[in-house]
Amino acid sequence: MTRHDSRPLTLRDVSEASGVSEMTVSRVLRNRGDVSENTRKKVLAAAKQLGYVPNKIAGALASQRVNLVAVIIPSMSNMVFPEVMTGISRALEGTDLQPVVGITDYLPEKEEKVLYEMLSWRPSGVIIAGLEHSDASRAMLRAAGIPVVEIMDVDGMPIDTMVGISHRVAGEKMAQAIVEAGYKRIGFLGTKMPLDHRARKRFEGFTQVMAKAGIEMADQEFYSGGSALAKGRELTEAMLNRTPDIDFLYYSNDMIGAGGLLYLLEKGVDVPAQIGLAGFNGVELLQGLPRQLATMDACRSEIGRKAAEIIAERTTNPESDLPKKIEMTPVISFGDTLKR
Amino acid sequence: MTRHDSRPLTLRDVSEASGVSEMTVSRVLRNRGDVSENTRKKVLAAAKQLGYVPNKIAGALASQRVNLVAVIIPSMSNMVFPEVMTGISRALEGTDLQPVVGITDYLPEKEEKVLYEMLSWRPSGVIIAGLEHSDASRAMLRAAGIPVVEIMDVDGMPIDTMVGISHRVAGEKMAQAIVEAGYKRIGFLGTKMPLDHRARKRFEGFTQVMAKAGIEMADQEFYSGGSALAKGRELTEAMLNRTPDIDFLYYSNDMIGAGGLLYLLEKGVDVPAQIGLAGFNGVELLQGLPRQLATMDACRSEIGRKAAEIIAERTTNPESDLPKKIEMTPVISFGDTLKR
DNA sequence: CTGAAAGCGCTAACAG
DNA sequence: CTGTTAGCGCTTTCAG
Repeated sequence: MTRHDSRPLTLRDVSEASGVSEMTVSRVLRNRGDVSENTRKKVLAAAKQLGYVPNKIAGALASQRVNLVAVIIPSMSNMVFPEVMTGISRALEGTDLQPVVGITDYLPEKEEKVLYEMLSWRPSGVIIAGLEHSDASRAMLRAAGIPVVEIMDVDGMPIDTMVGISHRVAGEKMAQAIVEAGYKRIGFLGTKMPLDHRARKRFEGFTQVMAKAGIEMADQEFYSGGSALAKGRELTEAMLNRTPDIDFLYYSNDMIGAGGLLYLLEKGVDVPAQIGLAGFNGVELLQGLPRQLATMDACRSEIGRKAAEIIAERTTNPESDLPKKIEMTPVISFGDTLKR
Repeated sequence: MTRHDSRPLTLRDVSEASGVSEMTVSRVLRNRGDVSENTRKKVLAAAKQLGYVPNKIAGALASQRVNLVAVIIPSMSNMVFPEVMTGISRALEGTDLQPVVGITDYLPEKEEKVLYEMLSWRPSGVIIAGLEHSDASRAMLRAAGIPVVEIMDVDGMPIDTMVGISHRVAGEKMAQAIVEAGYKRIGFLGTKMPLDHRARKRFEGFTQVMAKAGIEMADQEFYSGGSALAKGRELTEAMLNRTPDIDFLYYSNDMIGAGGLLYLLEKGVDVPAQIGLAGFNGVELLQGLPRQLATMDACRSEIGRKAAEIIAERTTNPESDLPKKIEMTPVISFGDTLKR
């Protein structure tokens, strides 16, 4: 017997079909409380037979519990955030929490909008990229009364908890390695992104160490949009034409670094003797390149995992007092493009 | 005056703070119905002052309307689905609908689970990759009583509507071009993915045309996991060692194709005279390569856009009768790796 | 233009 | 182990 109206099924339908009270049906479907094996089977059979899918909207309203974790990140198109997501998903797999993603495109206003939208679903927690947010966003986050983990960056004050690396230190370390390798004429290539605070912090740490070593940036070049690999080529070519005595190129991400590397190899430049190169992120893609680009791992999946674990712990055990700051340590991999 | 309990704010709080009935507050916050400019201002001020964020759970339950579109895709880590997502987001921007993503990892059981999970939130529509689903999944989709758009593939029967390209035809077209270019000893390299039906359909179309031309596949090689670019190198090397007289390599995706291309160029192979190459997808990344890989655009963002438009149209106008099948036509770009 | 009453479909909290 | 009774916070509907 099939239903002929298309009204979605409710618990009541299952209750009637199985001859068991709504309450007990609910218990069976959620594996809560003791139910006799007999009625359990009856209910499950009826539910399956009808094709019943519970209504979480109603359940969430009644129980005041929503097993969703809002994850708010700037972008999905570079390699970095997908990997963070992987870490989050994996960490949440054992729990009954589910990640829901919102994208901000590095725009504070959009972040605010997305945040508002997500918070209106009353999630169990928020994982959000970065430490820089509009006042309104901070207020919402604080008022939400749920665990908030800010990720990727630890150079600043968290609203609640932060998990990440110090991009300032990352920039410093790379600068250190480059100085020690003896490079002198250094060019910087990166995205034209006033709102990418982490790239900015790396750049600041980098130039500061350089300055201490008495080295001033020889040249810089910025881009926006387009295929990063192609842009890497273009930027590199442009810079070498303008400043031919460059002996090191520091890229703000691995993708443009890879483009630069391919370009230089084609030109027959001796890497790293004539020109050294380094990127940032440690993306998997690099492994297919003819030469390994020097880079620095940003601990992406590690950060995702840890952030999710914190939300999970706080959700099950709100009293547990966890550290407000968890800092990972990025490590340089020298590859074949940075002398040691 | 600040509240000292951390109970989330409700409409009632705004109502009391503004001295306006809950109902009217609700009207103001949703821009529904006529409200005098005066009370509107009072309400808005109170809401903002308190930092009220509406509870969509309650709203959705009361109105029986959820402005969410479930998007179910196999993966986010290759370049293809992020671009579909971009198309969807853009198309939904004008509407009040919001995409929510679920990932299946190409696993039918996981697809079933994710689908169940999403449907329990009673979304306004579903966009799901592929035409192959478990019986249970099909049943759920049919029973949901909401618009369902299956995307990426049109070789099969849709549950409701399908938007995509024919992967069979895509394989055929590429085979045609390769045959016409005069290549004879052809190798296939792809993912070891019995569950990637679209790759399988391309392969079938490809071999069929080859067979008609009296050409049998000279060799094949499959991989799984790892960096696709690196895998492309390895597979290519392995195949050339085993079958040195190969004169064309057909890759099931651009990423491994790019790896193969880089490998061959390093080896000094004359591409495309000595060995021709082709991939599939038309990913942006290719533009940064030293040579343009022949490929075929899969119309990814176009498909996402169209699918979202259909959901939007059906949501606002349930009566509108739209075609059940929308087929896009993929076009070969010959690049520099396929003779013409 | 504004308000009061009655649920939406489920679950918490009690009773048995 | 099972059922009953009240809501969860909003919106629909119907009166003013």
